[in-house]
Amino acid sequence: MNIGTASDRAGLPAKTIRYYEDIGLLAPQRLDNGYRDYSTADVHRLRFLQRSRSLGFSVEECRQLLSLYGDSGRESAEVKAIAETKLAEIERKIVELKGLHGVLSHLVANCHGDGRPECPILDELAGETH
Amino acid sequence: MNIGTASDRAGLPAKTIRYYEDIGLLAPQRLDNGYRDYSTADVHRLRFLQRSRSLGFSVEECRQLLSLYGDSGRESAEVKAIAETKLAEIERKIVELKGLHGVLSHLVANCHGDGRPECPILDELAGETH
DNA sequence: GATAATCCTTCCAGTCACTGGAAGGTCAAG
DNA sequence: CTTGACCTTCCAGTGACTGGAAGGATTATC
Repeated sequence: MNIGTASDRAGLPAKTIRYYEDIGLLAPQRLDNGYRDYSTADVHRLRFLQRSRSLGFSVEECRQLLSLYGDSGRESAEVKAIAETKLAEIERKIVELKGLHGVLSHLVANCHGDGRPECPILDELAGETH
Repeated sequence: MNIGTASDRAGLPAKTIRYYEDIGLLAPQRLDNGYRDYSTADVHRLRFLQRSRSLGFSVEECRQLLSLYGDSGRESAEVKAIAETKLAEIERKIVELKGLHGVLSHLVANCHGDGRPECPILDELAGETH
């Protein structure tokens, strides 16, 4: 199947699929006319990539997961460890964002936001208060 | 003051400060020997940048905020609007991350993580279940 | 059969916000 | 007077794509 069809099936832009090939994540067959020819197994790999990327795994992590995916002798402990590390990162990011949210919402609440120049948001950013 | 001192005072790497100059965020004086010479006002601007960047504003947003910062005729409504937009983005990101967290923690909980190859995490990523 | 629209190819450049490193000039201490 | 820390510029790389140009292949329409 052509890249356009594979793109539709995998939910990834053709550009991204070619990029994944560039960096060695998959290598479809080629037809006589030079077109890439994706098998259903290729599409599975692409869907795998789409899902794991959207779950926040980096491309390098996806590469590891993908190699485990195709390895019937794999140990699930490896996969679980990668997922647990990623889970901890997500938790950390949520905490950070909540902190940002607290500071910013405080500032927004205290800014009258009218035509006057006084603005506690800028004061805070400048470090003039506290 | 030299860039090293400004770096310490602003809490930004010297590399980053030079980069900010490259993209036109500030332009310190130069000494006869070619060294950059930062005033305390420059350091204030740098601290402003450090704080607003760490609060999740993009460099372009920081540029806007910085121009309002130095503008005594500014209207705080502009600043408040930028901050509110950013606040909404942060909220959206938190929701997304919580969703990711839910999916991943479910998968981790269901993966026995021993030496056997069975692994619901990979099954999920492959789209084999559900 | 000609033509137009769509799809495919490769390659180069740009994004964002830095970061690393090389090559070389300047300055303060011992 | 040399060592080492600091400064300069410039070039290249990061991550994960994305945009676009130039050109070949295929498909649909007239």
